[in-house]
Formats: sequence, C-alpha cells, structure tokens
Amino acid sequence: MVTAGALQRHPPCAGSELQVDCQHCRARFLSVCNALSDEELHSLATIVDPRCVPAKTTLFSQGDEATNVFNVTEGMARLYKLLPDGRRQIIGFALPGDFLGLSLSDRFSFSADAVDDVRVCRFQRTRFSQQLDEKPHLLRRLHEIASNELMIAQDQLVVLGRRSAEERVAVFLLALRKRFAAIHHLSPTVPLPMSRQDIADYLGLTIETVSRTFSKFFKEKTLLNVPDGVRILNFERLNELTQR
Amino acid sequence: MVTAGALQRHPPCAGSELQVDCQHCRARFLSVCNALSDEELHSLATIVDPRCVPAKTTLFSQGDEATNVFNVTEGMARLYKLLPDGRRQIIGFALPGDFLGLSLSDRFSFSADAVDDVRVCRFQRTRFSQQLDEKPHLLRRLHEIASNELMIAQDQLVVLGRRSAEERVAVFLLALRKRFAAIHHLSPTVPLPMSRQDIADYLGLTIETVSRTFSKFFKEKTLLNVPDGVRILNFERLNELTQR
DNA sequence: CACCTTGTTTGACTCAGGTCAATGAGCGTG
DNA sequence: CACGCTCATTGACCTGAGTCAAACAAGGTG
Repeated sequence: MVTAGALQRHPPCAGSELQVDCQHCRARFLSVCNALSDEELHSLATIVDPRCVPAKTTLFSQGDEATNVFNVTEGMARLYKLLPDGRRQIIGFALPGDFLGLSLSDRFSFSADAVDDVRVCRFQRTRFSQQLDEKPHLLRRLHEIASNELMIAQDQLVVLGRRSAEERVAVFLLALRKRFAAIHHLSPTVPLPMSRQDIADYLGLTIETVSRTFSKFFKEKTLLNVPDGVRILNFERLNELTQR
Repeated sequence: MVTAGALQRHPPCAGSELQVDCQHCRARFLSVCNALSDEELHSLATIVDPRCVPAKTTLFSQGDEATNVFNVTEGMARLYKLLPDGRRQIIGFALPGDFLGLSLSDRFSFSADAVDDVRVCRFQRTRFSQQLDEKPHLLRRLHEIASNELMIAQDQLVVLGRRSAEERVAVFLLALRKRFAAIHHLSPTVPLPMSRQDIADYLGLTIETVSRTFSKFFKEKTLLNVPDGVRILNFERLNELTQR
C-alpha cells in the first residue's frame, strides 16, 4: 500500500473514529494544499477537523446531505457514480491537496471512498461558506479550482467518447504521473494503489480489457510491472498514443 | 431552423459583422440570463457588447487567447474539442442564458461555433473580471454556474463511460427537453437544430448508430419525426432507458 | 427541371472490446 | 501449510457498435 509508510509516521488512526485536533494532519493540510495562499490556509485551518479514513471505507455517498467539505491530505480517494443496475463510473481519483464536495449543492452528486488509507481535513460546510463570504479572494481561488476540475472533466469526456482502449490507458498513466509529480517528484514509476476494476470503471472499459492492455504494454516493453504500480520504459510510445 | 422566427423580430444581422449597441440583444440578454440577479445583470449590462453569429460560424477556437466572455442570448452553439487526427468530441450545446469562456485560464480549452444563427453578449474578460472583483456576490453566482457545469460534465462521463447507444440517445433527448423547458415551456417536441453528426460527436457514437437508434425509436413509436426535431410519444420508454 | 451538394438512412460486413469461464498469484488465517 | 479469499490474467467466443458503401431526400442553382 502506497501510503503505509506515511501512516506510520504518526500514531495510527483508530479505525474510522473521528480524530479531532490531530496536529500532524493539520500541518500536512497546510503544507499540502498548494492551491491556496498562506493567508487563506491559516484562516481555513481554524475550522479544520482532521480525520482518518481507512482503506475501502466510505467518505460520503451520492445523495447524502453535504454538510462537510473535505481536503485530502494523504492517500487516494475514488469518486464515483452508480447507475441503479450497478454499473459504476469513477469520475476521478482525489490525491493530497484535492478538495471534495465543493459544489454548492446541498447533496453530494457522487460517492467517495478511500482507495488506500486516506487522511482528510474536514470542514463544516456552513463555516466554510462563511469564510468564503468574508474572504472574496478565497472564493476566487475556489472558483479557479472548480474551473480547473471542469476542464479536467471535459478532457475526460474526449477520452471516454473518442479514444481507444490503448489510448485511454496511456492518457490515464501519463496524467496520473503528472499529478503525482506535483506532490512528490517527477518519476517514471507511476503508483497504482487502485484496483484494475477501478481503472476500468474510470476509463469506461472492463477489467479484462484493462488487464489485456497492460499485458500488451508489458510485452512490448512500454511498461514494466513493479510492486503497487508500473514503471514507464517507453515514454515516447505512451506520448504518441495520447497525442494522436 | 429553430430561431428563425426570433431572428426576424428585429433587423437581421449583417453576416458575421460586429453589431454593437443592439438594444434588442441587450434586452434579450437581461431577460434571458436567469442565473443572475437584476442588480448583477445591470452592472454587467454596462459592459455588454452584443453580437450576431451566423449559423456554422466560429465563435472562438481551442487555444485562442480568451479575451472575451460570452453569454448566449439566442440560438444554439456547439462546444467541442478536436484530436489531432480529426476525431471530435462535443462537450456541450450552449442555449440562451449559458455562459461561454468563464474558465479563468487565458486560453480557450475548447472551440465553439454556431449551430443555427446565434446571438451572444460579449464582454471583455478584463472588464468582466474587474466586475467580479467589485461584486463578490457576482463571483459567487459565477462559481455556482461553474459548479453546475461540472456536475453536468460528470453526469456526461457516466453516459459516455457506461451507457449503451439507445440509453445515450434517450438521456440526450430528455435532458435537452428539460433545458428547452427552462427557456420556453415544457413540450413533448424536442427541437434538434444540430446535425446527426453533432449528436454522434456529443454522445461518443457514429452518425450511423445515432441514425439507426432514431429509426428504431420511430419504428417502435417511441418518437415521431417532426420538422427540425422529434416529438416524444412514449415518454415512459425513454425514461426507463435513462433510469436503469 | 436536370444536376449538384449536403445530410440522412439503410444494408452488409467487420472488429474492438465485452462476456464467460478457467487459471494463477498473493496473502491472511485456522 | 492447506485452505479460502480476492484480485489479476488469459483464452475462447460473442456482440454492439463501427466501417464501408449505396441509396435517398431536400434544397439550391444554372
């Protein structure tokens, strides 16, 4: 599990118990949330409620009353929508620094659960919203974040609407690599804490097609299978697939 | 063409010529933009530049410097992304009241052109942005609009990732009907000013599959082919397809 | 009114990716 | 250390939607 080391750095979270006033989480939130300025972070930190969310545990479900806003500080969460017959579409993976539940509607329009052990900072929506009223600059930042998420979603529309299975996997890996680079450092190794089923449900494919595509990339030495992820051997090959 | 009548109500626009200080457009903008309060509209109206965009004409292209923000007041625009090899994904259709180019990035991340004759109100981004700084409430409204667009894009991810051709067409028709209802009134007739190719590129299908699906709906009396659109005969059938 | 042009429909065929089923690999546990 | 569990891989087969091609329909024009 990719964050196992990180979680050991500090007393373990007791299951899904609430863990208020955890200074580690607060510090992590401050250092990790690169989308906001110091001033904004500090005003937010006064209303922070840090929590641990163990792997595979639910953060919130589609339709729940959206009383909280979250900021992921560690680990990875999957955000998804379910159709009544069980089909699932993962609409995104949240990494440290990402906000969840920012849409101003009163109910969550998607579900979120922890892929591996996740740490979040939780805010009461009412107090968060209050901060927004007092600090227009914070609201502007938030709007920037939402606009950015919209652009990402629109890019994903192209992937789901018009790209082949091979291309989808290539786009996915390069995008994920880039996102990890913003948190850690740029590395040819892409951690994949999520399951093949998760990747399939994100890319609008089946688990078998995802598996076969990875196998093909392994066979042709485009990728190397490493524990908990893949290493990109032939960057150019993937790049070509994403650009055409 | 669906807006032909409306366009005749007022002196015709001369090709793609700029048409500043067109009072009709200004009035239309004020009445049609239901997302904003009166006060906000009036402060915006002072920086409005009304324009006519004839059918099939470009509003702006992906990568262009985003010097303007637009609000559609009449007609329909298609918003799309192109892959280098020519594949196209339409990410949305803009109807009266919809904003274009709100993302705060300095370049457009998609292209937009007129499906039928379109009227827009154009704002200089700099002045628009200035208004935002002065009126935090306006910014909040804008953020609501962006959040709403994000939700729509995420719904579309489910459509493109997990739904069959029949379901996609059903979802498309019912969603479009609902959007027209907000502008005109709820009617079983859904205007379709866009081409089959446009619908295909929006739904991640081919033109043939879209055509076949419509034909199937016509044959089974779910839909009736009418000039410039379809009439929904069996609402329950479509509803069933979208809910499962 | 014959002749384009542009968009749509339809049919025949193909294939990328889905489905179903078996096998394998890792891992925690009695 | 055998057992069960979960997840991933692989193979064989199938099918929904794509491809290719022809016919059709509706304007617009010489």
